[in-house]
Amino acid sequence: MTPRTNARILTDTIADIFVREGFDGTSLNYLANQTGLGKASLYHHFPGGKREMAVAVYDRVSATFTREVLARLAGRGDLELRLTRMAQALDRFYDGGNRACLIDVFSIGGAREGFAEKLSEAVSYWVSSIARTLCEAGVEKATAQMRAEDVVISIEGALVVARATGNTEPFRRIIEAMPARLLGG
Amino acid sequence: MTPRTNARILTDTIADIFVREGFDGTSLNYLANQTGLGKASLYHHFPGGKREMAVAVYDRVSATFTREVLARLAGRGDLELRLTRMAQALDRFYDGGNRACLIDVFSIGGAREGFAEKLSEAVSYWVSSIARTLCEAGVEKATAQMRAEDVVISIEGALVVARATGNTEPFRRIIEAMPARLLGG
DNA sequence: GTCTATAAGCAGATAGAC
DNA sequence: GTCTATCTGCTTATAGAC
Repeated sequence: MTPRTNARILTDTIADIFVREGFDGTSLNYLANQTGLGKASLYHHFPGGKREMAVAVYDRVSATFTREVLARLAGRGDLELRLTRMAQALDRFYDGGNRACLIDVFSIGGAREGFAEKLSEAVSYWVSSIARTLCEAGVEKATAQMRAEDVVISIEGALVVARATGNTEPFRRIIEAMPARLLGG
Repeated sequence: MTPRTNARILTDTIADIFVREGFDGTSLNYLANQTGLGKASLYHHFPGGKREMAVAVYDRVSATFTREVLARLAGRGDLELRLTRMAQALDRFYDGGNRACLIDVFSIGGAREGFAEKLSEAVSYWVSSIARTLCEAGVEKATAQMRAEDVVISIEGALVVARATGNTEPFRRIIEAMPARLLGG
């Protein structure tokens, strides 16, 4: 039993490392040490090597984001409640500002090749998911797009600042202010 | 003549590479190819190797930022004019959104060790430089700090989004809106 | 100040036993 | 599915000639 569960735990462990160390900063030796597996065992799970591991990590993180964060936008309740729930989900997803975003990390160095399109689509999908929700609640299209863009930008920026300073307070402030900003406060 | 100038050109070339490839993604072979020097020649200029090159790059970029961007805040003219000049200087410094920020890049992977403190100070210095300027113009201290933080966050975020999507329009929008945001618009 | 040559070690990746 | 052992090439770094 639970073969898929073990695969998921393995991918999560690898994801943590890619997120902290970046693609180029992550070595197979380190992955082997941290997962408790030998390098050859990692290749059993990911025949394509480091690159395939990164793809598996990206796909898993991306799926989690859609399910845990973006799905809140389409939930029940009025607009403000759904935006607040998305904000709370973002706080959990990024571990209160302590976890980097793969969109940032994988857009640097050797990971770009092969991820460029996926990263671009991820940003667009995130922005347009928010914008669509605002539109459906009556916000004018261009305004909704701009607010959504601003909010995504502020999240990414707050994560950079948190990582550089070790201070997650600005991130939490951004999260808290997010619903009001999207509503045009 | 111009030994220092050549050293600066060399450091600028290396800086471009670190900014694009990250610390871990930058190899000495690549640096040698791009600078037109042999690896041994690079060690002549930077006996401490890759690490010393990164420090030289950071110090140079940091000095340029202080001189070209932050100095605009202390210039002549009323507050709005100085903020607009800072925004224009930021646009140039980040090449209209096409150039990554070292605060972002060096906070990932192997560069963190040895740069953590510098990066933290860089963010603090940037934020407090803006906040001080607002305070001197009569803005309440906590408000000034928050607005400055928000603006720095939005710049970092817009650079991430630009890098991930290849679209620099959000960055330019953030730059343009910056003076009004700081003035409380 | 630049070069060629080279060292020593680590990178990603594979073979084959169990 | 995991392991040990190994391969090849690239990594950082140095020695020493010019």
